[in-house]
Amino acid sequence: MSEDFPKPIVTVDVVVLTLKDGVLQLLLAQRAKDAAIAPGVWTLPGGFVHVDGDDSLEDTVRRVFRTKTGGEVAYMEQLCTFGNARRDPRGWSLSVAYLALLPEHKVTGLDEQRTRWATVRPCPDLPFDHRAIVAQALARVRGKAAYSSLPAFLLPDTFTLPQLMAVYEAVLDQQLDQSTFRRKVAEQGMIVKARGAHLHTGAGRPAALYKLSRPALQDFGRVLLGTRDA
Amino acid sequence: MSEDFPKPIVTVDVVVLTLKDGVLQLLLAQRAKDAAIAPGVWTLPGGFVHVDGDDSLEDTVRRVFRTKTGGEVAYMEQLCTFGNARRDPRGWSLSVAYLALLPEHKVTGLDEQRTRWATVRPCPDLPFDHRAIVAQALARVRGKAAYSSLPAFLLPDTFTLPQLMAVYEAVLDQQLDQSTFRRKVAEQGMIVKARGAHLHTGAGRPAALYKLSRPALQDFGRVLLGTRDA
DNA sequence: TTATTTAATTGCAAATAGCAAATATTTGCT
DNA sequence: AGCAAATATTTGCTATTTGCAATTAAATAA
Repeated sequence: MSEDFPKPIVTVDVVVLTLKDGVLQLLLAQRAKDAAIAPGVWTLPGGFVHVDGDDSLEDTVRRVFRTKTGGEVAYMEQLCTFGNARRDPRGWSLSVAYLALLPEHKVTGLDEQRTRWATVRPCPDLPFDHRAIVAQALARVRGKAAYSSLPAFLLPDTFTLPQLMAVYEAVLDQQLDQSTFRRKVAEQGMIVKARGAHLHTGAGRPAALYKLSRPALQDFGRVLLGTRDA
Repeated sequence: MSEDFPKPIVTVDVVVLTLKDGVLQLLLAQRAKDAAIAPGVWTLPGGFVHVDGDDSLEDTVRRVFRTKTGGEVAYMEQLCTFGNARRDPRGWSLSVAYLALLPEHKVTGLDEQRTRWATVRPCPDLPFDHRAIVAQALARVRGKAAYSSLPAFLLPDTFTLPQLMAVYEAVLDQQLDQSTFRRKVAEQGMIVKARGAHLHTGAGRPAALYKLSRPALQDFGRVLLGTRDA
């Protein structure tokens, strides 16, 4: 079997989400003015796999992210792969899409000229199949929010229960019931009290500080939260 | 930006599952005796993306599947993509893994010499990262079984409720409670009565025939089935 | 006819979820 | 200091859902 088959173009695209002003936002990057296609257009941050430099796809993602933002993500997972003959005018192209989460306070050193944040609901117009990728990312995040600790990766290492509930609500795009939320979060052993004082936010009783009981994603068998009808 | 980057090798690998003898089984294909690497070894069916012939990744999967088995799958979804510099001695390689389901009675025209079925629990030894791919496939199938109609794609178009419950049990590797199962399946409107006589299996009351209420995968918000402890 | 086998339904106790109200602990105002 | 307002946290109750076992239904086999 010959190894001289013509090969597809291989890239990664990253859906970077953060919580800004209480809503989910999406990182966009502006393509180079002299790019072969879509010059100057705002798209998902992405780039070619460098066979000679990147050890793995995750390496490519980290390099792309570092190049655009100078930082590291808090959480990353693979989303899906789009590959066909039509998505890129340069020829058969394949893109592996990743989802990355990042708490807002860790966003530093953004190149203000070449990157910007956009809301995900509604999602801005994006070229190629990037809207479909964002839709996949939202579906994934929403799905996992129902039975895992995923939304917590949009918060600082320590956080309060009202903050935690607010991220879940932002991600699920749905009101939750507080007493049920607390009950279930406690049942699952998702969080533990953090050392340090309670958080004074201004008025009202200060909230206790918590942190994740495990640093990695926790999957719970059952649905974490019920809806609130009223 | 030059398009003359060296590019990774791009392949697809397919985890084809069916229900044989009441348990989940996995299709293996034997590599060519004169293959550059791992000649004659049993692996997941797979192959290169043909830039000149395949319109999309799904096309590649269908072609690979047709080549090995002569048939079509009942259900197919993308699993995940493995890509790094180490998984293939020929160089940086990327494989998009797919999951495919097929009811046993639709398995026809297998090349007996070059393909065979193997149980998934335990999973046979497989080269490359194929065991990891199978593990992903099992996790996916099991996860989706809890809240979708996915296991039904391992059955004929019409089936009985005891048959349906048996596939769910085989996929989940867990006993279910029949009254809860029936209640929830009915609640979700997953199935409707099929035309035709009841199914006589020999002894006992004959079971009514049903079919999926929709031909595509149905996702339910809630967990479809509780465990049975006793 | 009657025992046996498998399918399908029913009834009920225990667990869980959703809702509303009460209680706790702070800040800001007078 | 004392009280209102704001936010956090807990508690109690009802309705729903779940898990389990028992019952009923419809066939075959002897």
